[in-house]
Amino acid sequence: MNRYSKQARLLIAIDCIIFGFDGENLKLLLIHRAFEPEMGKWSVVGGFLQPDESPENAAARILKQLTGLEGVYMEQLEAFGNPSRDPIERVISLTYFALIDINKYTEQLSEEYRPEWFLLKERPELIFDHNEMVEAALKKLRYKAALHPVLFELLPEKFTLPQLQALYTAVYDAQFDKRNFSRKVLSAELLVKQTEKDKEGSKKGAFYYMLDKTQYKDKLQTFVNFVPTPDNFLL
Amino acid sequence: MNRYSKQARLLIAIDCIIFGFDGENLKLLLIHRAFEPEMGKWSVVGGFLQPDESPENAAARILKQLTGLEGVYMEQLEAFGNPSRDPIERVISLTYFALIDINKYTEQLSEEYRPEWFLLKERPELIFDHNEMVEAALKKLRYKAALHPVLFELLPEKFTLPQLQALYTAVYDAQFDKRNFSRKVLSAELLVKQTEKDKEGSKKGAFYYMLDKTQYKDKLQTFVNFVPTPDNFLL
DNA sequence: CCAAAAGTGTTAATTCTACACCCATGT
DNA sequence: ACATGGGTGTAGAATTAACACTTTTGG
Repeated sequence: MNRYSKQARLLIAIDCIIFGFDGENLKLLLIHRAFEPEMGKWSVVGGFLQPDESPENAAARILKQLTGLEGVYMEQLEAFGNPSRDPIERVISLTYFALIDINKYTEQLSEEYRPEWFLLKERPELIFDHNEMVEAALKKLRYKAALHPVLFELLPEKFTLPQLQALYTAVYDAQFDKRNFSRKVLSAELLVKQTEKDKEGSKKGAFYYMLDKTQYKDKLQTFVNFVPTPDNFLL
Repeated sequence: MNRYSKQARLLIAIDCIIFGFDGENLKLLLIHRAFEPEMGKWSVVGGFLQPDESPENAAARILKQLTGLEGVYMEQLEAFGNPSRDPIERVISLTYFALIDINKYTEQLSEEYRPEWFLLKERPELIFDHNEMVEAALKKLRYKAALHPVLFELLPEKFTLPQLQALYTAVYDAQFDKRNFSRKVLSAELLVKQTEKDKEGSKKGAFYYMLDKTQYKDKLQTFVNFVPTPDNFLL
């Protein structure tokens, strides 16, 4: 007995929704689709699952091909499997979202894909059901980040509290009280204050913080409370 | 242009982890696998995705075939795609979990599958990676139910507060204070008190409640707070 | 010296937890 | 009448939200 006869076999795509943060706004890394149909149109990064690789590895491979980055925070999102989602042939798409430090992304010369960062709010129309995928990714990111400390993945190793607050402001499109925010964040005991300051953003300068790596892995599983009344962010 | 040539096509399985509640314990509906390999061994309910059906429809179909039930609460879980998870041939499994009212499940005569309910805690070894699937489903159920009112799906239309509390006790394997529990649950304004009592459980009898359906759909998206310190339930 | 952003504390309101007694009824 | 499980209230603790002034320094 060698195969399950009589059953249909389908193509599996892996699609990655890649988020970044420019200090002010959430961004999305999009590519030009490299083959027909819809060649040249904007699309999320993706590729086909190879016969011998796990979906996680495939997602990591695809991300690395485009950005050169490894060890990136990724999370499985959802399977999109509407039979007519791809007009050429049925494809099941397994989606992932990735959070990357936008500064680590050194312009890839990918002639083939001509990737570009877009403001999330100003992203172009995407092919197929990729708009839905982005919506789902954003929703899940908000949900996840309201409960767990994952947004740090979007910042450089050293960052300031004002930067962090700007990030939360961008993700939730909401204002945070500076005093309450810093108190909550620091009370999680995840951050280590550095002695240097960032002088870019202001004359006075803001202290850098770094993640306490030992704590971080444990507390990834922990509920955080940086975002008040998460109710708002669930719809 | 008709197909994406050169790419491998794979089998897609849909597997459902079915939960029930017997008034005291969480249960799992398992079947005997009906074909080789591992024929006769215990397994989660599943089937292959057909060429023209969406994964959601496939999951509903498979659930209906086994239980006769429709309109059941289901949620997509995770894609399992380890290349060697099935020894015969590579299969990508899209998993769902389902919450059913165990009373609505009238013994199916499925000769083929010989399904049985198991106490979650006393479930047998399952084939392939189905043990992992069950773990993931339980984890997600706990996570979800700590934040959203989904556990009602495991109860009959009319239920009492003691029943509901027993359900939470079973799901989280933790004790709840009766007074605090009922106050929290009722403050969500999801339940409508009935005039009749359930006299099964006690001499005094406990009032029945029903979901306020109008509220329910809205509030499914709402954070609930029935479970204290959800931290414990995330690992 | 002044504009611009960083940093910090207090109070009132709300929510949460812990805890114990009375009630209704079937036997 | 009593055993069994159902139902209810309160007080202290903890958490959260709202709010404004001082500090630093580059220009």
